[in-house]
Amino acid sequence: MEKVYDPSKVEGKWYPIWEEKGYFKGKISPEKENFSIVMPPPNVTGALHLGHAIDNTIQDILTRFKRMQGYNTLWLPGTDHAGIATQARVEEQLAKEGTNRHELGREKFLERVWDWKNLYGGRITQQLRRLGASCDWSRERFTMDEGCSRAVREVFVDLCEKGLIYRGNYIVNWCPQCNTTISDIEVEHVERDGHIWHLRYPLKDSDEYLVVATTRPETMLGDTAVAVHPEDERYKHLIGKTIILPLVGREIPIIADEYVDREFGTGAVKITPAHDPNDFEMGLRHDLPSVNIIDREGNLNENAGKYQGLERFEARKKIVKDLEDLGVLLKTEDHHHAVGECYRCATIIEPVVSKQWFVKMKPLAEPAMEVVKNGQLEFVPERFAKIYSGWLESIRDWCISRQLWWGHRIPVWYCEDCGAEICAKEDPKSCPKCNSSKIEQDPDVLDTWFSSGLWPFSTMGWPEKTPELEAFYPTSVLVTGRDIIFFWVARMVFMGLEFMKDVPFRKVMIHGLVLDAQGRKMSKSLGNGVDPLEVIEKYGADTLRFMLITGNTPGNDLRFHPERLEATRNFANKIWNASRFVLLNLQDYEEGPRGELRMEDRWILSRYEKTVQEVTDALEKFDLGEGARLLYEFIWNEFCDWYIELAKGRLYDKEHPEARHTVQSILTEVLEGTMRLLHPYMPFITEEIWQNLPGAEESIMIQSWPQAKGYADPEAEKEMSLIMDTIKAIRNIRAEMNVQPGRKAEIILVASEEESRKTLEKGEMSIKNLAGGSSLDIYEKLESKPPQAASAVLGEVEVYLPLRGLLDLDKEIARVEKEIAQANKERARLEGKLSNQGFVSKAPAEVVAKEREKLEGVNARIEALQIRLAELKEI
RNA sequence: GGGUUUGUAGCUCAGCUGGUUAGAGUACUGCGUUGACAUCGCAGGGGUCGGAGGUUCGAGUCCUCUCAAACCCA
Repeated sequence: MEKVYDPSKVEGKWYPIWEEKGYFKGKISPEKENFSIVMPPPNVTGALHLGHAIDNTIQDILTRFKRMQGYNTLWLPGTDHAGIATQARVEEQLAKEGTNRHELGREKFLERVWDWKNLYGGRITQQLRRLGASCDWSRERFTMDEGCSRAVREVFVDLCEKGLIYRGNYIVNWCPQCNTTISDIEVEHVERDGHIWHLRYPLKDSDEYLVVATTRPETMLGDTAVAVHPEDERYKHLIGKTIILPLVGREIPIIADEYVDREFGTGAVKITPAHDPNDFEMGLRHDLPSVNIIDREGNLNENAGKYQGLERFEARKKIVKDLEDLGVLLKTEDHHHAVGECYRCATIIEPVVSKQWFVKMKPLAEPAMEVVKNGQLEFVPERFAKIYSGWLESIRDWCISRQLWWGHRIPVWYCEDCGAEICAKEDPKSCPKCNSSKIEQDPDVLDTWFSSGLWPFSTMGWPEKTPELEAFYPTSVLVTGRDIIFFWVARMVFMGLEFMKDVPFRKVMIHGLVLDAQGRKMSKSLGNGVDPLEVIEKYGADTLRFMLITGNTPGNDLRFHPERLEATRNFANKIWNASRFVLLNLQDYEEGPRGELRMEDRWILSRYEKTVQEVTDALEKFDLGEGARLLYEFIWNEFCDWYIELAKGRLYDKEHPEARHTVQSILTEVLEGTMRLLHPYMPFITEEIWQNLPGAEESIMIQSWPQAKGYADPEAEKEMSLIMDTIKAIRNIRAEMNVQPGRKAEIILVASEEESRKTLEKGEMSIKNLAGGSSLDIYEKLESKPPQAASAVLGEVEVYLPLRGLLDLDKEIARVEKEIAQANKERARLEGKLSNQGFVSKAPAEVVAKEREKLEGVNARIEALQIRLAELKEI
């Protein structure tokens, strides 16, 4: 084994073996319990980023854990066709070739997209392999594959028949850049600096006028009313009157509506039903006409009169200028407000009225809220349930049609002759109503999330009744980032409830985002992204995984600090070297019954068992960071720092081969078990070490999860803590007195209690070895204190190090005084507590007894220290 | 405007249902290289837990208010 662990030599080796051997395959066997996860499908266009890395690491840990626990495990991977993103990629490509999709035509264009998908779509799945993801690639799916497409068709038609899908004129979010509608949640609200313009609208047949305030003056061309609050005294008398719209000359009414915010601007707002969602609603309430003035490219259309053809923001400038010239513009104020942008291209979205397909949300949202209330669906951490429910409570209908070509085409045909709308599972050849063959399919495709919403069951073969669905639906847990609770989680839940009559997953584990070191989101525009593959190259996948899992609390965001990678890599190296030590000492080892166990053996077994239990508990609770922390501490602070050091004495003792054998056996068992516990977190290094262990067969990933074996040993733990404290005290003295590390020293221990004396006697070897002792003497009482000795007091145990010429008396006096001062503080604290009647009478007896015991200890310590101090001063 | 989260050592973070002298990593200081590891070992300094008030025998841990930051929704 190499002295320094090199992940690049190990990680590439194991993954193909695991995959070839079929360890990832989800097997169905009725006698075992099932555990399943469906992977949130990354976009086919995507490259692995840290968000994927953390998400899939969590899933992999859970999957590997459950697999080792003996479950039938299925982790089902796949990719998402990502309508807008993928289409945009191919369009970019076409643009470079000097053409575009319209020139190419729909069919040819789709061929190009499929070509592109086949060429690049596998990239991210290869990258997931680098991460170590143990998902079942034999069941890999794609949202546009045949099965998923069939599920989409089935669901659409079914919802149509139930009246839950309808087509209607409605205000939608239009992205002039992507040239499609986007749903409400795909709009990002970004704070921007803008202005409020105050415009003077003259009243008809009057000298009066009304001042309206607006952030979008250009939309005045489409105004069909001005609204005020019905209770607003300033304007009450104007309600019902008519205004003449400047520039346009249109006569529009002044209406009253509760929605108007009296505080905002002047309290009078212009109403443009065609280009503002709130105005649209108001238009419906008041039966206002809707005048569309902006076209699909974001330019003003024929309804804009002389402004036709101008880009919307150019038009704004021009119109403001003209209004100013007309004296209509009274005032311009600076204003900071949130503007809706397209989540994909950051273009300011344009609300427009158009005919789109919608899913009626009310009837679907209610059961989706219910399952959280009644506990069928649980969020981890719980608080995310609120966010989920809150969103569903105020949900609007979901616009599902997209003006794209890449995606699931809406399965609706229109008959040219009789005007029938045909919604069908199979493509119709002719109109079922009038038999006309002049039918044409709706050109639009469905929102990508429509198909993702079916993912938990479409990937398992629905609408067929498959053994997969039988065994693995509902899935055990969904692991995803908190940014797509609305986009995806909620939609899977209502789709699952509607079509499978059960939740798609029992639990939803939400994790935070990976931020950069300054706490900013990683983004292309900031250029602060970190490529997980580069990290893997440099530090190894195990290190990346472990680092992403530790250092934060479930659900919270994680800042990415490169230094933490180094710390984790050092941990991997520590594991490697501890294993190397064990393996180097196992050359002559043969399995067989152990000899007598010493207290350190019993201690490490006890600590190991505790770790097994705690790590298991943590994983069951989805507290992966806690489990990782426990393993880190056990491996480094207990196994390496103490047990291995304690083991060396017997290991190198040629005189007693049976003692050596016992230690070998303990080292093997603990290392082996610890590697199993660590395997879900660090699959590669643990496999490599496992394969070097005696008796290793197959792979660590199919071994059983460690169980408690009755190693718990409180007595050994108590005894060892005295031994360790004694060693630490001696080391402390040596360091303070500047004793050369190589120099052995005599050690004298005094323990008045027999129990302690016995423990110290048992630990004699350990103390000598680890504290640099040349000799060790243990007394019940010392008649005369050793001269020129440095000392320490631990409870009733006193430690003396006769240092002869090395003792610096002043230093030693100062040291003892410092200890006395500390002990006095502690005594004061304890006395205060115990003299408090409230505490003594109300606190549990155990707690009080414990404090009493502590006080006694401190008192004894102070007494011993004071005697010691007096002695020192006499010298 | 509503909501969520965060504020603990120089930095990054743990601290579960209130009860050890508040922990770790990193950084820092001193010492150390004969056989697991200098990506290491040993020892050490450093915080009273954003602020104020309250509940309690007892609060970093519960409640109220307050300040600051981040995010989500409107």
